[in-house]
Amino acid sequence: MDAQAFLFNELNTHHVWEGERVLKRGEELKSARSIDTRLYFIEYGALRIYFHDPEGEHTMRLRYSDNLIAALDSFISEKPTDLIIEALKETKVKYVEKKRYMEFVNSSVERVSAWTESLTHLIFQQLERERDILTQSPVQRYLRVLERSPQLFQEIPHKYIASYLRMTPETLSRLKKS
Amino acid sequence: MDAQAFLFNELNTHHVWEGERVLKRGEELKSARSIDTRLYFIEYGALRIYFHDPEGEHTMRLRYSDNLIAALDSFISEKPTDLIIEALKETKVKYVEKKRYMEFVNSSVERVSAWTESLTHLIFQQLERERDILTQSPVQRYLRVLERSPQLFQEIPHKYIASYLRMTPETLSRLKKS
DNA sequence: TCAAATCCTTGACCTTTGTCAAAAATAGAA
DNA sequence: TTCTATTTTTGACAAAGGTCAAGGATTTGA
Repeated sequence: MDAQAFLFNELNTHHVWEGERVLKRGEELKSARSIDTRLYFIEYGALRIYFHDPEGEHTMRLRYSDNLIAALDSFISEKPTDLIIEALKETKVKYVEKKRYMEFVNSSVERVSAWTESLTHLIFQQLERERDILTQSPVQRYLRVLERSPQLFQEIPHKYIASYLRMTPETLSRLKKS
Repeated sequence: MDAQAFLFNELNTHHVWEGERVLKRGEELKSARSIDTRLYFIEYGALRIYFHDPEGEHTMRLRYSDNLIAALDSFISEKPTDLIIEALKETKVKYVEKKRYMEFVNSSVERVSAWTESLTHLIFQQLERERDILTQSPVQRYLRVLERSPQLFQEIPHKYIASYLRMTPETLSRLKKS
């Protein structure tokens, strides 16, 4: 069992979750300029994290059932940030506040080291993500993510995947043909 | 004093560093397909971390004097990776192996929590980096990094900065005029 | 189940950025 | 300092991907 599974298991067996919420398609779990220091678990549905800039929208994360998600920048800094978390279909999450979560983690050395390992794993994933978007040709970006996360293409409307891959939906559509 | 400064201070006062090395311009500190689990401190000079793919080279990090650097993916996984660390001018580093470093960190609760905080900070920086390269127009990518790290443009040849900003040196040169 | 909304695809066109080549400027080494 | 290698700039051109618009397909929710 890896560190993340261990922590998740602990969160459940010790009833650490503080509440839950059901969102309709298009509803925002976190809006721009808000603080959100919750850690979420997606029971069903799908979410994306994105931000707006002068050029348009940029999708940073796409997550579906049985995964953890957080507005990481706000979770870390505990300040308002412009990331938006939006439901892409009807979605149910349960959540725990950072404060409670950290107290829970710090109450045992096994949990502390599992948390450290999770952070390390997250950094590793971020490096993969950096490579994904550094890759210059749209085809290669598409193929990298298709290989690593084929299920994504089952779960998420492709226009969001296109944004995640920094290309237009038209370009993605043309790639899929070939 | 922040977590990173605290750890750095501890590393020095407790003489944790295991060795040092001077590299000539163009020399590789880490080559492709090698393992490197060292943590480096740059005493003087400048380094870049990059990788090669079918499309060419992609620069992931640029670092100069008084900063820490590591081949993060190899440091974390302890496996061979294709990241290359190369000196951009004569550079002196001192280093400590992960094993010794982790023993050192784990020998005090203050250090463990400083290390956790450093990892968190690193994730935060990675999110900034993700936004830097998601930004679609070359001008905006240039301006974001120029504002956040103006010193970079003093320290590092611009062709590497161009690669870091995922554009050609020609494009960067044209941006600087306007 | 059906209507409406959303999403995906396709084509024509245009803009932006990359490529290549050469000259100018700068930095490095002897 | 001077010579050489490297980097930066500039221009002409090519090509990749974006934009816009419309039609078809799929999904959603009443």
